[in-house]
Amino acid sequence: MAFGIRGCDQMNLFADIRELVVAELEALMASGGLPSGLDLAGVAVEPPRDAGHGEMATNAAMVLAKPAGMQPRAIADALAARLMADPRVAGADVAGPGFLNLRLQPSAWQGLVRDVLEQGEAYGRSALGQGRRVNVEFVSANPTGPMHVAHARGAVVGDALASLLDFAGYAVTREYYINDGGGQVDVLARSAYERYREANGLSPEIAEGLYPGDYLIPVGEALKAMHGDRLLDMPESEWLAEVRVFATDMMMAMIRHDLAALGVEMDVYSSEKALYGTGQIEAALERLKGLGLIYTGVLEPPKGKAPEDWEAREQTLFRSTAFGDDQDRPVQKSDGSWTYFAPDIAYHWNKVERGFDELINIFGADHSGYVKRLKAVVAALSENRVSLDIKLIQLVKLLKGGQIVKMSKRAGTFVTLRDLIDEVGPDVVRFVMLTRKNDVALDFDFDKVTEQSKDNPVFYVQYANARVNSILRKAREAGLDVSDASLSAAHLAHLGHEAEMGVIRKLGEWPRLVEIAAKGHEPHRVAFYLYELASDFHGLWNRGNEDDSLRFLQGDTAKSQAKIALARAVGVVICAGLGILGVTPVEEMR
RNA sequence: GGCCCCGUAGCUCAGGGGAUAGAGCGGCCGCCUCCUAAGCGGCAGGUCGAUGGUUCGAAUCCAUCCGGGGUCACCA
Repeated sequence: MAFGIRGCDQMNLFADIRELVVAELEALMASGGLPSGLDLAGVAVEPPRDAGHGEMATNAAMVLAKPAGMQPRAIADALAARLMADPRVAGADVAGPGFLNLRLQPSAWQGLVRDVLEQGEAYGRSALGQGRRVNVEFVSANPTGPMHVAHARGAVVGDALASLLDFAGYAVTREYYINDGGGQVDVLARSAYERYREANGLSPEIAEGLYPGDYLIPVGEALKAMHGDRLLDMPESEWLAEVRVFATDMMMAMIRHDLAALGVEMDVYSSEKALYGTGQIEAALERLKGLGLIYTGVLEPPKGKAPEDWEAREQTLFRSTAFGDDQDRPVQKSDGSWTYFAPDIAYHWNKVERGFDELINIFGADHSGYVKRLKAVVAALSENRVSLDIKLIQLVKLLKGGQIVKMSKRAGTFVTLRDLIDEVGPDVVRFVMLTRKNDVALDFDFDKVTEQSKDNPVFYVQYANARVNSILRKAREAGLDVSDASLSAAHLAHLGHEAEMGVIRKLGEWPRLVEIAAKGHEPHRVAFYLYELASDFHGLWNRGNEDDSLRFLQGDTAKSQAKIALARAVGVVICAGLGILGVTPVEEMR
């Protein structure tokens, strides 16, 4: 994979060496060593899978062999000779089918440690995004109840993705779309009204279809505090609108509180309801109509098993079949009112109009059927200027005592996000939710994550950071100056053992990892990287048990400072990575 | 039936054109007079669901099929 876009002052050793390789290839083209005009986009400089293959590898010779009409070996040899002239390069060997394996001078790697200390947690930041404006819409849970575990995963993934993109140089907006315009908020209002009756000493009638959860009791009480018994004798038509607003506001306050407990802070809350009556829906549809994508028609009966009460209706439809959808989609119900899709069209038009370059939506997997029509809308309305990526979050299976915890909102037995946070803490919730790709179902085993055992990757990474801090603490007690300024001035040539170099190389991969994860919208890669870095560090730590020269605290001050500099650099990157994931770095674990 | 996701070690999962496919758990064998053993090292364990195709090169891309899950009219 190639990484063409580079920041100007960001430190990224892999990118630097790739630039060197490209420059030398261009020089070869200019001097006739290679045919001119070759496309170098496919040239990559990557960490080899096997450390025995050197420290960096480039596929240049293999990629260019065919277009250049040359043997890979000939290209690799010519390139190797030129690369060796660079002071950073210590070795360049042709291997395998044409890989050019590079070794760098130890000083290049040692310098990387200094860079990490000088840049601190900014190390790994990228200019990849070039300030492009990205809107990440996530959570968007209906304002009808508290957040539960299924929402939590979307919240964590969205928030971490937003942080990741920020780290990679995008201008990010976190946004929540409040579905407060549909029938479900009427149901909420009726449910709250029953709790209001209850608060006034009457027995509530929670009919089938209403929300039975206890969380509405305080809403009923608050309604009583505000209205006394004034609403009791009114017909629904008179109290519904008012109770609806009141209850949705309280639900949103609760959701914001839940999000805050998880460490999620939105920049923008957009309201579905606020789109009605403003002409925005009509304007967006008019624009689509101008593109020939809106028409009046009758849908075919659904394929497969047809619902018994299906009947043909004439509706206003969006021609999503023109974008690969299997059916055109209604924007208006047969009674003329809008479907949920209509305000969503307006909402996405609104996002386009606000000037975002990229849109990302985090949806539950049950919305998979919604993806094509929404992408179609954004493509059409923005004339393909704005991209829309929809990440579907698969289910979270909660396990407790080896049993699956069944959740039913209707039965009121769902596990809330708050329950989860109270039991295991926000850090564990966040990290565990990020240890899986978004499109794979996730088992959240209560027992394992509360055990704080090594089954739990959160503690493994935290422990590495705690060990770093332990070293710093001991060093300070011994009277050493371990400020970053002092450590970055350390004589880093004392670092050189293979176990140490392995850790440094892993640190060198961080900027590259950030860019890969950001490009793919894959925050889970950060979690896995941190685990690997922690693993390398734990390994180095234990080498100190058998080989005194690999301990971080040495009898010699200069040596100690060099070793501590490495440990501190590990801590810096762990903290930066955990920062992206929204997990608190723990300084001490006992 | 259409669409989406998944299928990699006994289990849970990374890797998603590149070299001998990795980790954790579980199993077996080792490592604390010494910076935190919540840790580390080693061994055993694989037709990367199947078959074709593209490619110098496929676990990775394409096609078809087989399993598993999700979803599918005026709900949101």
